[in-house]
Amino acid sequence: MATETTGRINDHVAAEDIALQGVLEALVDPVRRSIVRQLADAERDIACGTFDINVTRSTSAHHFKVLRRAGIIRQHYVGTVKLNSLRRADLDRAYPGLLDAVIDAARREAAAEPGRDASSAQGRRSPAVSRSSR
Amino acid sequence: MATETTGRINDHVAAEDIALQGVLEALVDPVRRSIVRQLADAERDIACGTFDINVTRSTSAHHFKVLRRAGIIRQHYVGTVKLNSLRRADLDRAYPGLLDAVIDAARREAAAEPGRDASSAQGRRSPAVSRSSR
DNA sequence: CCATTAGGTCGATGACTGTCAAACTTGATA
DNA sequence: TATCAAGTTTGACAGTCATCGACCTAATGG
Repeated sequence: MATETTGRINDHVAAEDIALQGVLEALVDPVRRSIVRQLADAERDIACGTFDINVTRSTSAHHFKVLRRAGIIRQHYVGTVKLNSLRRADLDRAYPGLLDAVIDAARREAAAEPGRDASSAQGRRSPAVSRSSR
Repeated sequence: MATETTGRINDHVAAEDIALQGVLEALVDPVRRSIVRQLADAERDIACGTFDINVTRSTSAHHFKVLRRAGIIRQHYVGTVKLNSLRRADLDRAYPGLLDAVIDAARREAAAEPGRDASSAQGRRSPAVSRSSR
């Protein structure tokens, strides 16, 4: 068989359990907001490894877990590749206009900032850049 | 003279300098989100001391400072009283739909949670509740 | 002038979180 | 089977932040 979903389940939250606090906490991080924007612009499932974010794989895994547990993305495996999609309908029903507003804002943010990668947009947050040596 | 604004200036941010990161960071805190909601529901300037939030005056001052520096509220003194208002127009122009979406979500959040004060809504964040004795 | 009222500032503190490296798991492939 | 590729998990670390108490400032009113 070719593109069949394998096992390895994820703890997806039910649509009615999506909490505002969790959604905002997820979207406040620039890296995660960039992931959401790229997902919204693609309108096709994207593998975790092909996002334009400047962090290590372990940090990436952390961000995707936060987004999934907040109810913002849905994930499923195809072979060793994990594909991501936005839970647009669920979010629009729970918090109408919120996702669109943030995505629109993030788009303009990304367009205005010519920073070559997504995570460098807007400075603030993500203090790890200050880790000089070591 | 009666209701005239006194000195004591505040560092209000220019409308074009309102940053998405700052706005989201401000709105991610339940106490601040409650302040914004109460302000949106009142449609009249409210004094800092008359908000329904369960924190000390110093913590309250901190939250109002964050909101002001994010560009979400405008403040001005009248005597010793500091009045607050939402910067609706500025925010709507900078990030259309964002404030409304968050306020709507916060309203339903507050309506669903019968918690007698605002800061107890939604659990998460605000870990200070765990400070038992001392 | 003194008390009161409204609020701000200043550390200190505890909790959370974003980051990384290292070691591990799982499916595909040579 | 051995290897590789894609992600995950764990532990450590450093930075940020909400919170408080204590003290200070400014305007008002007796």
